[in-house]
Amino acid sequence: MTRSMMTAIRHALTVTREADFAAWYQEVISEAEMAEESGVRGCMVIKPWGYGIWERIQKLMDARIKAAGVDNCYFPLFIPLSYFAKEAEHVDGFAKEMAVVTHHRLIQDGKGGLVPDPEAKLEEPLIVRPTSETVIGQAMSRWIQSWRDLPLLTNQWANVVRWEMRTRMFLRTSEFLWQEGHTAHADKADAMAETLRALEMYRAHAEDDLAMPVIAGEKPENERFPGAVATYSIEAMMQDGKALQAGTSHYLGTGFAEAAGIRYQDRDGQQTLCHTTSWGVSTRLIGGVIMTHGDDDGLRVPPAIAPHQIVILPMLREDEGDAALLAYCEALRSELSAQSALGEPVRVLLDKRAGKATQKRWAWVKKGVPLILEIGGRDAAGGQVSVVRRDRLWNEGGKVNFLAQNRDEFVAKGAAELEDIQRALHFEATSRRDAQIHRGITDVAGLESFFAESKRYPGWVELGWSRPTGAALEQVVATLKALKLTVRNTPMHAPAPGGTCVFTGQQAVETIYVARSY
RNA sequence: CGGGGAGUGGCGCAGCCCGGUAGCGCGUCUGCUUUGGGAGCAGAGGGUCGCAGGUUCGAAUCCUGUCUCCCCGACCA
Repeated sequence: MTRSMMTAIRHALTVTREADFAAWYQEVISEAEMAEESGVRGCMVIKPWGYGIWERIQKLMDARIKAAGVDNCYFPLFIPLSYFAKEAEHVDGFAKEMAVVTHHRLIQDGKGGLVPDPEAKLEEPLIVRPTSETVIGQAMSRWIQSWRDLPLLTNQWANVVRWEMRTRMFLRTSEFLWQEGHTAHADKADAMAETLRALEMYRAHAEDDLAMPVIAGEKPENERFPGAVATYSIEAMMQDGKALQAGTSHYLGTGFAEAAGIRYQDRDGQQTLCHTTSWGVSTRLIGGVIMTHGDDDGLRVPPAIAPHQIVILPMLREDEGDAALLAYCEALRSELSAQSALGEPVRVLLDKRAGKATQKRWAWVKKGVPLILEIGGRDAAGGQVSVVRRDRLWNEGGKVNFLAQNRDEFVAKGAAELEDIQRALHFEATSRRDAQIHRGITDVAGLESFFAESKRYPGWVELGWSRPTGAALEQVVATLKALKLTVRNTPMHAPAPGGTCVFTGQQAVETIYVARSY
């Protein structure tokens, strides 16, 4: 019964998540008009709907950053090679994926083209920032002299470039947009507190703003940021069961401070190295939102980050009735905009572009607007609105689930409905994730057989391990790699698991999540 | 960076093997009909066949190079 109803539905996309998750992901981005190819390897054009979501993420994240007392700055795109070369592990981590500027002028090549002018070679090459620890460290070394200057809390919103071998829209692009927080502290305790504050900020943003459940925890040693003493992440589970690292926060110790000379005179008059941190989230979050909330009809945007939360579609008929209908819709838009949802004015678009309302409707469905209102002449005359919730698009009969409601009643409860959608998306994603976390595997053979089974979307495995380091960890990483698995993180505040380590047989001291990942 | 696949109107594709005026579906535009839900009929517009060389009387088609995208791998905050 259910099956026949399901197959009767004509979805807005041509590829389902079940049929081909990677193709589905790309179709969502294309059909929701979020981004497109640019012609430059690994770089994308972010279109208004995709960028609008990013602007929402920026706005909400920026408020959280500022609330923590962190000030925004801007540092240069170009970093002198010599700055970058100072921190050895950092160099090892990034050298292979660097864009380098070597010339400052072009000349005619005599064949109608242009080439870099050999006469205009830069004395010192500039790298295009892959991250800004080094250049911000240089500034910090100038800005910090005394213990009174600490902590120094900065952030910048910027683009960065990493020459990735393999790219995927939003998830891994050669150029991406992000924020990078950089802080300097008097001691380790203060720096660690900041590192964990940022982690908690990211967890709250993901859960509350993106409705994307995450597990916050510490990365294993082999997954640390190049040059970091400790790296923490938030990890989200996508609908195909893979893990997505959705944000990171690093305690950098004194290594970067040493490289850049970030020192302060302490209360005893001694020159002392600062302890620094860095933390970031990027446009990758948008990929996470797609793979967390998207369905076979396109994206579903959580109301908190939806550029438009409600779209009103007048069923224009190009006759004398249109004026009255538009007036009705405009009044509706105005009243809804005066409401407040999720702590902000409700964002309402009256889409009165020419075109059939039904076609425009499917465009908004694919974009994932939380509430779509289609208003016809009869609604206007009867004081009604026809509303469909994007998260409940289909009714049991396989039809679009429009619900006629009294206009004034809808105005009164529209904001609450948006908040309910935000909750519903979070609940749905959390339930799905929890159902796909598997426990009870006690040895490597069990792990192998679990992932060897032809499960389409195996999800994550929660294990206890002995937190091996060095060569022992390398052994574990190799074992996991053979299964295409990685250790995601050790969740914060998790009790000691008890039992023995799946890999070493020693006492298990930590809980970890093991998964395939993006 | 290695292996595989692909690039032809806005989108999806055929044509290529076997060189001879660039086609189809959807969408777009116009008109008529229809009108509470992804409309019908008729007509029209729209393409440097990724790019650059080469072979040829003639290249979407054959050859060489190159760029970009997708999948797998390696790599990867």
